[in-house]
Amino acid sequence: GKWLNTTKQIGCVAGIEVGDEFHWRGELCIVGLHNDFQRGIGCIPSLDGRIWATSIVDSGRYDSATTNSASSDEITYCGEGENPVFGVKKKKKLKDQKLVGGNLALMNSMVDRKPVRVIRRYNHSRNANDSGYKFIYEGLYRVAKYWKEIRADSGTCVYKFKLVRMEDHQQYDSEWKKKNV
Amino acid sequence: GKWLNTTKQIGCVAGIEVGDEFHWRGELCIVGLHNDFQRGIGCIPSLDGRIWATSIVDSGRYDSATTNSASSDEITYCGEGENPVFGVKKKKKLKDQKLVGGNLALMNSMVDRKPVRVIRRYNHSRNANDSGYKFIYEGLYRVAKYWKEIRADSGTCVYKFKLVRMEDHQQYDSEWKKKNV
DNA sequence: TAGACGTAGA
DNA sequence: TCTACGTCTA
Repeated sequence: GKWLNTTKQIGCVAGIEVGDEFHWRGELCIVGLHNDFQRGIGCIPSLDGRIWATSIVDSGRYDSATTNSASSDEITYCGEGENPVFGVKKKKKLKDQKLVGGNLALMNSMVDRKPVRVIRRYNHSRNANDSGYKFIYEGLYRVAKYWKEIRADSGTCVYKFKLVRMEDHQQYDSEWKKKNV
Repeated sequence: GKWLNTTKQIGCVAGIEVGDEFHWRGELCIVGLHNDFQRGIGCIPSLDGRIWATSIVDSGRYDSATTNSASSDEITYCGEGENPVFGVKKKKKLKDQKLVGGNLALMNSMVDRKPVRVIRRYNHSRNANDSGYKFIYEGLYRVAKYWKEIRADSGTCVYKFKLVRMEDHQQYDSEWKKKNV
């Protein structure tokens, strides 16, 4: 039955470098970058029953303002649930996003200043003959802030999370792990 | 993007023996048993624009009478589309199945006496601690007949296909390939 | 049991 | 573009 062994951990993953490329979401699970096969926000429970985010995958399927941005130093990531892009396109009745699950986890990671791994999907649009895509590990980020937005098209609330790359993330991660083993 | 290389061929697959086990649908694609990642009926076009079936996967998600049968010598396989089991459970408005796509392919394979590979999913229900499952390659079959049924629960038509194991399938396949290379 | 930023083929 | 006997986590 279950053929995929997933791992949950906060911070750097041994053997994985910033810029490493993957071609299938399952690979992200196998190497330990992102524990969820399909969901955008990976989570891990804390000892006191709260929840933190381990990683996000920005596949561009939700409305993340920076999905097609050239720079990855700052990411504006849309919360999960009630997918506004598909929902509006398919004329579904959307509800407000809630601060639960992955969205709550990202907020907690901000409050507790936990690092979050960021993986972005890039489309090979530069080469017209290549309709494929790849996932690239962008490194460790901090959740700098979050806010609610009302979308003009759906009239519903979505959460947005601003993530900022940690320039010193390798060093930070090493020290963080020493403290938290 | 596309990470899975699928193969389409009728008949035996080199290196694969009856009874071989697999634990994930993608494996069936990779080894060449079943070209479709998700669909139950694998197809291949003929030179004159018709379509044949290469293989079926009986995962027990449709209503195949023999899904939980002990013997695999005869299979009664439910046609694809308008899934009656899920549809009725979710109270969806179902339509009649149509003789297109994989259903048409299975009919053509019957008319032209083409062999069809059969893969069945088995649940590990004997061991209460193991909630997993596996796919087992059952060998080559012939489509012996097909018919339409009206389901009592949905009131809609489904196609049923009776497949019978070819006892001489290894020999048959060898001879068939000589003729058809 | 339902839902999820999945994948591939028709 | 849409559907499909998927597959995992919550």
